[in-house]
Amino acid sequence: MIDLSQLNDMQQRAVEQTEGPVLILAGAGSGKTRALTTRVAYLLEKDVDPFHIIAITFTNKAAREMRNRINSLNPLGDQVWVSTFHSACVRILRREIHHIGFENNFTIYDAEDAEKIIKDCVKELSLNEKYYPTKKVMGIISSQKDNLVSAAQFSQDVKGDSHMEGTACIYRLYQKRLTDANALDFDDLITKTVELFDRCPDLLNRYQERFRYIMVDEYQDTNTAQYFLVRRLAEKYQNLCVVGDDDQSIYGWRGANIRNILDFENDFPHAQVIRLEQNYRSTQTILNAANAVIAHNASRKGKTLWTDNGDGPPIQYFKAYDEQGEAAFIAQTILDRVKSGGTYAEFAALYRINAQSRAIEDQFMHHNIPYRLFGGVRFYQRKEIKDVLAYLKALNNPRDDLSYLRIINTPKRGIGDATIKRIQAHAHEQGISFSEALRDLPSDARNKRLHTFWEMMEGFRGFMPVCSLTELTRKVLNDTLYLKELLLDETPESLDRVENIDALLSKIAEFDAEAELESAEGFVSAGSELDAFLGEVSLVADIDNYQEREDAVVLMTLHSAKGLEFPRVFLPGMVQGVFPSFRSMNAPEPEGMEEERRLCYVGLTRAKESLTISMSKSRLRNGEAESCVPSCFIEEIPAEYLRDARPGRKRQLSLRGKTNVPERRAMPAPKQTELDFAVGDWVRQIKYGRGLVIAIEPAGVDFEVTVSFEKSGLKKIMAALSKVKKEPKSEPAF
DNA sequence: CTAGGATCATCAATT
DNA sequence: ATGATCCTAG
Repeated sequence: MIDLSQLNDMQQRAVEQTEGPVLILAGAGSGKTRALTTRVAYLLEKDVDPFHIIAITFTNKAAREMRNRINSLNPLGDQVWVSTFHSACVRILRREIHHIGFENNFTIYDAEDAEKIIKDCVKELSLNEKYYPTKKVMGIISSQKDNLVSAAQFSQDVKGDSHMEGTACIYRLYQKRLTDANALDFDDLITKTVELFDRCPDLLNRYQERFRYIMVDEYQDTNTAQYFLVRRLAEKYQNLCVVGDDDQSIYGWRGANIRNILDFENDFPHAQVIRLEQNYRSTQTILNAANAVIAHNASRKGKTLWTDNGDGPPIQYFKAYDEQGEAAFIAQTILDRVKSGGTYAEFAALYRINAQSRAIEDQFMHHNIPYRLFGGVRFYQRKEIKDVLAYLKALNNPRDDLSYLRIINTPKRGIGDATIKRIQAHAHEQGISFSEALRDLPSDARNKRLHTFWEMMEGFRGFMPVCSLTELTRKVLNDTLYLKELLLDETPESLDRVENIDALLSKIAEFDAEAELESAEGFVSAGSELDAFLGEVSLVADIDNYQEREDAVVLMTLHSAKGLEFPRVFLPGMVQGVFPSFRSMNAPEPEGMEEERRLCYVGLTRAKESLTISMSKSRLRNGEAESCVPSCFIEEIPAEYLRDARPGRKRQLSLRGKTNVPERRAMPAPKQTELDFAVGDWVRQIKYGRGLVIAIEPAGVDFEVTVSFEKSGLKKIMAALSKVKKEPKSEPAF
């Protein structure tokens, strides 16, 4: 029997209101996951078949957590679908997509893959890449898909605007390329599922019957396509429970439509609205600050978080001279705390952009502070991993031209651009795929290498039904000589790559083991496993790999931190231009700034006990020092909750006056202790070219040098960071 | 024709 | 720092 007495009144209502549409407005830290998991357990207890319940979360990590918690309440929870929108759609499409003209072994293209195809399309249409930059075009196409606007519809919509008509042509061709390759991009995973239900009413009916109870977490971050999908599925039984917080909507740039949550009561007129405003996470001081900041936003439903956790300490505010100083302060604070019995894992530094991690990482390394970095180049984005996966993708879906193009000369086997163009032309003429074109080649001498490649791939394919995925991957790595090439090249990068491939192999082995456990025969062939494996790895997010058990400081972006909490939080880089970003500051509409403010709200509310915000008066932008002013969000926090932080004792000794400027060179000497040039020397820098050194000034671990460049004039840049090198010949070559 | 080196642009957040 | 593109040698 489930014990509801542990829940507050509002949480209890959320659990017990199982029928009809429900909107739960759940503030940060208000125990919504607890309410949701209890709600599922409650449904199960009321004899609702687990088969009829689906819960949709934002990340795989959240899904895993929710599943675990449900399972611990009721073992039947195992059979409830708990997954992200994307995984749920993949699961449905793997079964059903043949109804709308795709094959069920479709490939999923990530953003990088999609961009390559767009680029090709622009070229093929003889459009100027200057006017159609890949990223922009990709963004437009993606947002059309998010809004369920098809290529044909888009062409209609933009009639008369010749530039947009060009974009529409790219969209149409891009979509054709995907269809030909039997591939879907991330957006398609949603839109094709919607299309499937539109075109096959009986199928829709089947899934409506199946999912009689639907729950959607982080509803404020759903886009229009996801909204339609949910609406469709819930149409019949109306048992839709959405949970969200309009103040935490931070994915507008990705197509999330904040109206979905703001308009829920209009879309479902009989919806029950439940507010969770009691916060169990943070101190009252932190909540007061967060409430004050978010109150500056105009478009919100409005709510005020409160807690009975007590006031707690004030929010620390540290002003540093530069990013190194800011990072040094963070490092010192952590060391002090750990010395007096704390752990590293209590801490997280959450920043606006990934580039901000650099300074912090540097300091952490110097101080031997263990940390775990999220973001940057993700595991499944690395070149070597994508190479190996491209082999598997090509084997799984022979129509996947992009993967074939990636591997045909990787590792180098003497097949160059010209040859590839020849095959592509042939494929084009015949209207066949790249691999079919390879098969059709006449077997004369000049095609020898191509034949060898084709036969090797066929060999792998023959092996697939009788080997495990691990064995297949090993065979690919060996027979292609991919591993051998890496091992021969003994650079640190190659070593890294080998390690990553090892890690991939262990993941595959894990996957094998799980599949074997689930199957009756105890053996699962690579052929039958590939679909599931490739689908899964295409959808892993960085945050999905976060292990709380590890004793390390967490470094991640504010976006990744959504849904997480930490006892002690740092928010570094609170300066105008970084947070909020210049882009949203300069935009004419207020939406961008409001979203930045919500992001700030998310950041503040991650902290349980202590919160430290900081800024630096100077920071590097592309190697140039730039002076900074405090973020406007700092001024929005009432001064009574803030306290200027004192730097660590060590540095305090050297402080002049009462400023918080830390000693510039607080840390043990790094590699760059001196420069190999002096004032008056000629130097070279990769971006600016040749220049004459005017002045040199120590700055943290580096030197700030003033150089008069031949082309671009006077610049102040950091010597080591921007790789300023001495120019061997001191006379300009006139 | 291909491989490898030099040079140039880019860089917000992510399923 | 990374990828794309251009150039040159073999």
